[in-house]
Amino acid sequence: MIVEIFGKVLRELRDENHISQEKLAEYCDLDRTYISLLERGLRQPTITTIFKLAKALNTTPSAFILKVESELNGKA
Amino acid sequence: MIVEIFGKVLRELRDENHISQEKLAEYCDLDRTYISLLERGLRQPTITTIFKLAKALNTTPSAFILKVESELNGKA
DNA sequence: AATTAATTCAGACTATAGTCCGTGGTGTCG
DNA sequence: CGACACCACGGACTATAGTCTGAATTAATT
Repeated sequence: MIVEIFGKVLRELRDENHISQEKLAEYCDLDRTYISLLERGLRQPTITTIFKLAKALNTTPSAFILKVESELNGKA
Repeated sequence: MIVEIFGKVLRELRDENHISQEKLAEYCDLDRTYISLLERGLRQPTITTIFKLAKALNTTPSAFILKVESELNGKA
């Protein structure tokens, strides 16, 4: 569940920043296919990956996680 | 760096809750030795592990992460 | 319709998250 | 001292995070 919600939030944030998976991967120093896996909820990130993603998406890790939390509690 | 700070915050939160590593492991359904590894900065948790730990420590994942963020920025 | 950008998917791989067994060390208390 | 609670630490293991290459798919764009 958490992993699917995380993927959804990730995609939303990426869309807001108007960048492709490939660009995001480049900014985070992650693999392009891995971003795809994350967005589809097929992988769960570690804490350092969360920090990398947040930075590249112009937000903070805690704000990022808060969105996931909120959606999990139906308070989207 | 992130992983060491995370471990430090984890230990602080556990101390505040006055529970042993073993009890925390039990509450989170994680291994006792793994809690030890986390606190010593030898493992980095995935997002679901962060959520489990936060719940067991009577806090929220975002609040947990915010503490890590703050310490990273020297705003401890 | 053809080209191009963006994403998905497959497979094989390396690195590491997380488990499970035990042992040894330290402090506390009866 | 002996018993007990707590933690560090080792080693070997299984599950999965994250990489890499390439091909198939979809979506805009012209």
